[in-house]
Order: sequence, then structure tokens, then C-alpha cells
Amino acid sequence: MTVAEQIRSQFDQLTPAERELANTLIANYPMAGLGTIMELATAAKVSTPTVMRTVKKLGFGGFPAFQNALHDELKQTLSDPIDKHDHWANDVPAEHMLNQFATAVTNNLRQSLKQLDHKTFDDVVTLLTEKERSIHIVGGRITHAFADYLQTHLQVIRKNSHMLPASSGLWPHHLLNVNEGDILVIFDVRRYEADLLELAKLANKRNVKIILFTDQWLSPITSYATHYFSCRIEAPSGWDSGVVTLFLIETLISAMEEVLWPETSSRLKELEDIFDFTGRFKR
Amino acid sequence: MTVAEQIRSQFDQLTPAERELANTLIANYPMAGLGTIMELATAAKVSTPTVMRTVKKLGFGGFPAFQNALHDELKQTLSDPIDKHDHWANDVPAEHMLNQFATAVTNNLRQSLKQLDHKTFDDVVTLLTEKERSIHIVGGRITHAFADYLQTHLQVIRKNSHMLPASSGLWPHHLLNVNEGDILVIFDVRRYEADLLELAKLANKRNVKIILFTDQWLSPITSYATHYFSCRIEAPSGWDSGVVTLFLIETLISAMEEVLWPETSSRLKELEDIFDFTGRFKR
DNA sequence: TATTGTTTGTAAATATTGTTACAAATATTG
DNA sequence: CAATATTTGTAACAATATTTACAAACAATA
Repeated sequence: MTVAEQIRSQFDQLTPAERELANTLIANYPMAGLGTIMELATAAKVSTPTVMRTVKKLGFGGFPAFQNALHDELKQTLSDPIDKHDHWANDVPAEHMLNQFATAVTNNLRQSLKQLDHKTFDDVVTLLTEKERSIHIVGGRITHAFADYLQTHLQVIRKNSHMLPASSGLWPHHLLNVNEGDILVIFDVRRYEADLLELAKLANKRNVKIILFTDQWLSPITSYATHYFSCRIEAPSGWDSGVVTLFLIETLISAMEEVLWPETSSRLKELEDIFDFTGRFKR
Repeated sequence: MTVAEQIRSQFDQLTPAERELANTLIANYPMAGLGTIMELATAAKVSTPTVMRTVKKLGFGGFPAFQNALHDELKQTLSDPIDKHDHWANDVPAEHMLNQFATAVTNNLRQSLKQLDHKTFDDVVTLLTEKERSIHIVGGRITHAFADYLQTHLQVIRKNSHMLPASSGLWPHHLLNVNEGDILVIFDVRRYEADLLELAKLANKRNVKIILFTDQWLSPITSYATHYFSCRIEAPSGWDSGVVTLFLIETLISAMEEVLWPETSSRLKELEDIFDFTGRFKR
């Protein structure tokens, strides 16, 4: 039973001043009840004790209790409609790693998306599709695989994307090939790597645009990055999860593809022809 | 500019405790900010002064001012007849690639988990944790990155895991190092690669146990595999999504870690020490 | 390693809110 | 119309919330 229903059901038992209150409360429900008891009293043009008596009459212990009820209701109304499946896998107990991980991962995704500024996303898509800029990609110990994945896909949809060598000793040398206005994509999640930070500083000095993929605690590279994505990486284990990071990479690729479709389609065609020729793939 | 946007835009200038607060605030926005300053502090596991400082940093005069801003926003949201709550990302149209992709990915996850036999999962965990077997990992053009990711993690929690060389010409040679009872983890999604199939046949002949990660259409290697996982890879674009594949890899790793914890912990400790020594990581 | 600056929490002080007691105002009844 | 009951608001009080001051913990730097 909602607070509004409670008010309506007892409306006829209220005194004139109390009805005044009830009316203003319902008139802009539930906002009117979210402030202080004084604000509500003023809005209804009654005194605070009247409010007090009314909420008690309605069955609440006091004004805070009444307000909590409103809060709980609001929570329901605003709560995510995205189903919280407590059981993802069939016939598997909820404590099974599969279910735990599925829950954690979707939470990560939901929260990361809430924090993501979509303008950042769109700006990055624009940057990455400007073909006069060349792209350079680098990752850390764990994130190296993501850098690899991004590169594999970028290669197909545009020219001039390169992986930085695995050995950090070669990075300064490689930076000579990076021009002002070029893009450096860095993956850096905890524990943040000192070499990557140095690289970012150097690149920043050369006016290279830095796009950073990091975690919710933000790598120190953030200060040097033109744009950054913070992907939540919580997992029910000692490990971190890269699922959200991968999600973002793939979404970026898809968004880029939309923009670049004319060029992409012909590149893809060429690629298919080459693979057909080499016979590496099953038809 | 909404409070949420204000938080996002200044997120990188916040201190760790302040970020903690910002995260919980955004995670269940705006409900978390509607109670008292103490409730918010408790929810975020910080002290009330931290909340105080944060809201001032965000540009509000004090907590009540901050709360009023939330109230005003909420008023807007609640009077807005358009249901904004169907979206993953805030303030982004439903047709935006971010929302489309998020929906697709969670559907993939749900469906993949429905089809997954958890006994297969548990059996694979058992197989991979038997340390007398050595593990060999190989991926295709796209899936190479996943093979890499798996290897990076396996390396930490157990001995004797190896990546097959990138060039398929070297695989037959490498197979000589693989003994009966060893494990070959293969990643093969469409378009299925002929070389990988040949490799699987050879390995099968040598009584190597094959664990296969493939898509919902099942690679031809499935017939030679001891266990296989089919991960749905549908995406709203010409590309396939590897999110479910990564999810499974990470879940496997976590499950293995649970089993192997005694050994893992000491290996992890060693690893940390080495990294500390080399100074590659920020503390 | 000592020094400095930053971050964070504890605890006291201040302000505000919620509650109660009581009296004035209003309505009700004989 | 007076007596009584009911309703309502004023003002004091108590409880709680917000803010500030300060000190401990922590990280950065020399």
C-alpha cells in the first residue's frame, strides 16, 4: 500500500487543516514530502504540528518514518527495469561461480555505463575515424590482450593503426614515428605501470592525443589523457574482470564502422579475397 | 547540467575517498543522495566530512544545497512522461550504439548460460587444475587475443601453460612437445580456420584433450573436442562480440583459483615481489 | 629516512529539524 | 448564548543533522 493510497483511504477522517496538507501532498506527489517538515508545512500553509499529527494519524511513527516510506516507494519507481536475474545459469546454485560472475559482470556494465559520458564516447569515435591521424596502441601486462584485440579490428576498418612493441624499452624510439595530432590508445588498469605513465608523459609533451582505458580508480595517466574511459573491473575473486573493457572496445568498433562504412566495406571485401586466396579459412 | 554530469565531469579531480562516494552516488542515483548526509556517508563507507568536502568541491554551498539540486532534478524526471529508465546509459537515446550493444551483450550472456551445461564447466575446471597435464593454447586471427589473455592468467596460477606460436606452420613441430593426456585449448569462431581444424585432428590422434571455445554455430572442431563451450557472439553490427567468451575465460580462471588457492597465493606473492623488484609498477 | 604536504576521520560546536506542551481560536451542543 | 469539545498554531524543548576544527594516517619528495 503506497503512501498516496493511505492518504486517500483516510482522507475523510482528516480535519480541515489536515486535508489542506493532504491535498498539497497529493497535488505534487511525492516531491512535496521529500523536503523538511517545515517546507511541507509552509507549502500546505499549515503549521508543523499539523503535519506531525497528520503523519501520526496515517500510521507513521514520526516525520522521518513517513519520509522513509516515500523514499522506499521512489526507489521502486526509479529502480532499474533491467532484470536482476539471480539465476543466470540453469540448474546451477546461485553460489556457483557462473552465477556470481554473471551478476558481477552485469553490475559492472550497468555502473560503467552510468558513469560514462556519452559525449566522450562520441568524441572518441570521431577522433578514431579521422584518417589523417595515425593510431598507436599499447597495453600493460594484463591489458596487452585488449590492445591486441583492438588493433586486430582497427586494422580492418582503417589504415595506419599500429601496436607499440611489447618491450617498453623500445617505446621512446617508436614515439619518433608518432606525429602531433596522432592518437595513442593506452590500456592501464591497476596495478598501474610506471613505464606506461612515462610514455604518456612523453606523448603528451609531443601533443599526441591520448585515449585511455582504465578502471574505476583511474590510472595516474588520466591527467595526461585527452579522453578516458573508466571501466568497472570488480569480480568475485582475486582477479579483475576485463569484460566491460572489451565491451567498450567492441562498441567503439561498431560505432566507427557505422561512420566509415563506405571505406570499410571495400576493405573487408579485399580482406575476404585475400583469405580466400590463402585458403586459411573454411568456406 | 545535472548533478550526475557534474560528478562525472569532475571525477578525475576527486581523491580516492571522494571517488568512492561519487561511485555509490552514481550507482544508485539519485536515491543515495536523498537521505541524510550520514546515511550517504555510511552507504559510501566514508565519513560525513568527506561528503561535505565533496559536495563543496562540486560547487554546492553545503549538503542541503546539494540535496535541493537533486530534488529539483527529480522533479523534472518524475514529471517527464518519457520513460528514461529503459536505458543502460544515462541521457543517451535508446538507439545509441552503447544501449544497443549493452542489450545485445546481456542477451548473449543470458542465452549462453542457459545452454551451458554446468557439468562441462566443472569438468573443465577439474581438467585444467590437474597439474600433471600441461596446457597448450591456440587461437585464430581474431580470437588470438583471447588465447593470449587466458595464457597470461593461467601462467600466474599454475605451471606448464604455453601459447602455440602465431604461425600455423610451426604447429606440427610444436605438437611433438605435447604428450598424451595434455590439454589443448582452442579458440575457433567463424569464420572457422582450416589450419586450426587440421591441428585439432592431429592432436586428437595423439590423445590430447581438446577444450574448445566456439560460437553458437559450432566450429567443425567440436567433433574432436573433449569439451566445448558455445558462446553467443551476436552484435548489432557486422562484427561479432567476444564478451561472452571473455566472460567464460575469466569465470574459469576464478573457479580454478578457488581450487588452487594454496599454490596460487604463493605464486602470486612471488610475482608481486618480482614486480616490486623491477619497479615496473606504481605502488 | 626525515620532512612536507595531502588526505581522511574523530570529535566537538553549531545550526536545523522534529517533537511536545500548552494556549488561543474555532466549532459544536445543550 | 454559554459551556464544552475540537482544532490549530505558538513557542519551548529535545533530537538529529550539518558544519568546523583539529589531529592522525598516509603518500610524496628530497
